[in-house]
Amino acid sequence: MRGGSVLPAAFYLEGHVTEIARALLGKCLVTRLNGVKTAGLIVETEAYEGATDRACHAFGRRKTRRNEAMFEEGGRAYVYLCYGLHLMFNVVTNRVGEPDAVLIRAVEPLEGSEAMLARRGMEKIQPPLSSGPGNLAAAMGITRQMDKKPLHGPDLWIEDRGRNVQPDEIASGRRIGVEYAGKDADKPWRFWIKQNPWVSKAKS
DNA sequence: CCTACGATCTGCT
DNA sequence: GCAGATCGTAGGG
Repeated sequence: MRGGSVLPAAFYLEGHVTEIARALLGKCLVTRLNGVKTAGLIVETEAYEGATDRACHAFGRRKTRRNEAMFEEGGRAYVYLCYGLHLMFNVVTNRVGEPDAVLIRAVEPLEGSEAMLARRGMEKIQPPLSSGPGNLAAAMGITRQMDKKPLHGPDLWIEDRGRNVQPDEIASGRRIGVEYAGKDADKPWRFWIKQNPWVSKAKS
């Protein structure tokens, strides 16, 4: 399978985090760990804005040891452990000191599905494999060591393989699991590719 | 030091 | 629908 072009640094620096969250749909997340390459098409994202968004770990630009990565220049990973079990993979955006990030919530496997299945202890290629933020991080082999790592390799990067997602293919809605954020929980900052079976199931 | 809880997932009822 | 798994982090004393 041929690779695409690695996203340029400017991709992560220009435009509001919600625009970047939309633009990431259709891009390809790639890891290459011990020679094993896995790649997935990004089909679901959520935007988090540090300055004003109560759902963001860096709300009010408050810096802690955990969220340091968000304060670095856009184009890096922010990886943290959630519920003591699941790693969450985020794409840091914006310039230094503006802690914005996009949570990647689901990918559609494109390459290395054997490795993904092994990492997940699964046998069949079906949506739970890489659908939902914890599941996709496990499938892609995301580790805490990747926190703060630039998204241009050698182990981890995002590339464009020419999948052009049109605006009318994108749906949006409330973010998942941020009820504690008061009225910010109502912001329609979750984005996904319509009809795509790899988009995670919204709980009701 | 101590405690509470979270950007989740799974399996069981 | 709901509880359990499982632990780093934040915040308070």
